[in-house]
Amino acid sequence: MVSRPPLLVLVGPTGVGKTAVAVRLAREIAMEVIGADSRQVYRGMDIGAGKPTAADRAAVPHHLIDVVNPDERYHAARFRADALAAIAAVRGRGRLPVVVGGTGLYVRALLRGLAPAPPADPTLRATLEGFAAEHGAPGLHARLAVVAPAAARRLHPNDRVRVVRALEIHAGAAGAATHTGAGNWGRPDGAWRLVMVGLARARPTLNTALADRARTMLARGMMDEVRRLLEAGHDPARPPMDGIGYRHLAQALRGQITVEEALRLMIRDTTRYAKRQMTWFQREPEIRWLDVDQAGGVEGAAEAVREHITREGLIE
RNA sequence: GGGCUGGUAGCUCAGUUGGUAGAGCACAGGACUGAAAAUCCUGGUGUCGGCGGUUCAAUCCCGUCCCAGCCCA
Repeated sequence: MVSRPPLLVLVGPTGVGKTAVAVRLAREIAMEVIGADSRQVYRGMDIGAGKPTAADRAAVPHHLIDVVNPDERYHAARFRADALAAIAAVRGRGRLPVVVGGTGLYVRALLRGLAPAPPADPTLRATLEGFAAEHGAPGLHARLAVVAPAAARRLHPNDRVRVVRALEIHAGAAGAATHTGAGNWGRPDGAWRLVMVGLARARPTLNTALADRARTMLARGMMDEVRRLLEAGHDPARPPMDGIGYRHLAQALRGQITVEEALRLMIRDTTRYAKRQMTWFQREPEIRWLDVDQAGGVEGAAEAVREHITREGLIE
């Protein structure tokens, strides 16, 4: 019997040093990185999305970064398909595939799979959003309760995004009958020898670092990046321009708030986001957690990861 | 020095005919299946400026002191 292929997954909150640890790790072992980041897939969103630098990407090949233009839609199902293909390609080159990212949904979709379901229908979504705007989100939820009571019970009436999606699934022809929906994640895919490592830092330490990082992004020209994206016609109210920092700086460019205020909100929302990421990863039982500072910074953390995956038999 | 106004949650403030208090923001926790850096849920964290008095009971009424702002000297 052929042994299952190895897969390392490196997760953690934004700004914790995932890329730095991966790049350091790549000095020791033959590997390639598959990004699991819902914003780094967009071209032209470099500084604010915290993409790996040109030097990082020269040091170790990165996949699933810069794969679509900002006016295209990217989503979890597409990520899963792209990531599976990338992982297979890396294996084909005899290297260790290392998934590195902070988007919990994408990582889970890759490892546990997604229920079959119809794709997004922009026209239907617009119609449903219009209904919600007129009758309120609970009004839309009432419609869902009629056609899909189980889904309605699971979703809060105010959760507009998920209620719209549930109605969209129901409207899809065959998908509705078989869709098992949220809260029904399967076991992690047994096709790999999987090792998951979570990088973390103490909350106050991480928050300080995130504030510094936001200031650095501004100093490195993030404002120009946002201006370019707006001039290219990208809607600041829609993904991916609704991301942290991008939406705030877009408001500043329109004169609605000062740059100082935009920075304050950017830092506030980044730290909130980091907390949501931790909430997500905390309930992945396979993750072995590693405190970057206790491990001795990037070098120490990379060494700890290397020792761990050696013990687990991912590498010799 | 005198007068007026204010002092209640981390911030801005509301409130109680006297029965130890509540909004927004901030903050904390959680959920999450083709939007996920999105979207949503839950939680009030307090010497009601200090000290005395009246009262069964004071954040509220009285006295006094402290602090801040404005006005008059």
